[in-house]
Amino acid sequence: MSKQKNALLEVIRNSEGHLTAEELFMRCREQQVDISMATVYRNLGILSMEGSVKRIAVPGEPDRYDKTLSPHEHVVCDRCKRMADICMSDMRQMLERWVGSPISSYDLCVRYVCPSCRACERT
Amino acid sequence: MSKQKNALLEVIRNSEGHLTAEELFMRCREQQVDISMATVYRNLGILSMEGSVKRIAVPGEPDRYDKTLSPHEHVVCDRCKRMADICMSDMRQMLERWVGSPISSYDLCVRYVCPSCRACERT
DNA sequence: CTAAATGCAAACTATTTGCAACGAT
DNA sequence: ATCGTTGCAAATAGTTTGCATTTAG
Repeated sequence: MSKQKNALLEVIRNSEGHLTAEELFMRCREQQVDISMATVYRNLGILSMEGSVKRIAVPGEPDRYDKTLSPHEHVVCDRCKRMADICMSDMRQMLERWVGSPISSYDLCVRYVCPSCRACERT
Repeated sequence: MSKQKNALLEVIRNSEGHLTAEELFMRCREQQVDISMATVYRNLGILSMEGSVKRIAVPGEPDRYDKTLSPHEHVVCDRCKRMADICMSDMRQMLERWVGSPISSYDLCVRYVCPSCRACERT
């Protein structure tokens, strides 16, 4: 495993999760790791194919990369765009029951206004 | 309402739903409607903002546009990429209960192998 | 010495936008 | 004559890829 690929994985593992390729790139640089965007994307592709990290698609926004591999869902704040985890334990089961056949995966992204933005908003 | 915008809306309404901008463009052309991609996108933006059609985001694929305005979810086949509707009546309620605050929207996209592709697949 | 991994720049996909020309009132 | 709408082409955002070069075993 190359220095760059390893650095990337470590940055993801030591992060709060949910970082974009761009953010990961910058964090690697901050840690004096010599890396280019091409390598970031290339390795993110490999890492998520291997199953070492999880790619999260957010409609209308760049993909994010998550250290948490266990099945879980996400909420994104309409205002600050911050993402948080939620865990709806039996979502998959429920979807399969509804669809009526085995499912291979699902993306669920819930949009709301997070508590802290809601607090600021009250005028 | 311009000829182009109206044609676009009609094509969507007369379709099975779930068409991409590109597909809509081609269907308009087939009907001898003089239209450009810029106008397709421009009007799709307007129509979905007005609430006349619904924009569906599919991770890793172009957006699709739906004539069905009532809340519902989608399944996409891993093989043939065809999209179908499912209706999980109390999904929104359930999500709000889970998140613990009002939600503004959600995107749910379930991936599976559709019955007809499953049939072909058995060797 | 060889194979794997990198950086750069160009390509690509989906979509948006500036602007001049067009068309309907 | 005016204002909304168009088509074109260029711009944008995010991501991927070809290729020559570098790196590690």
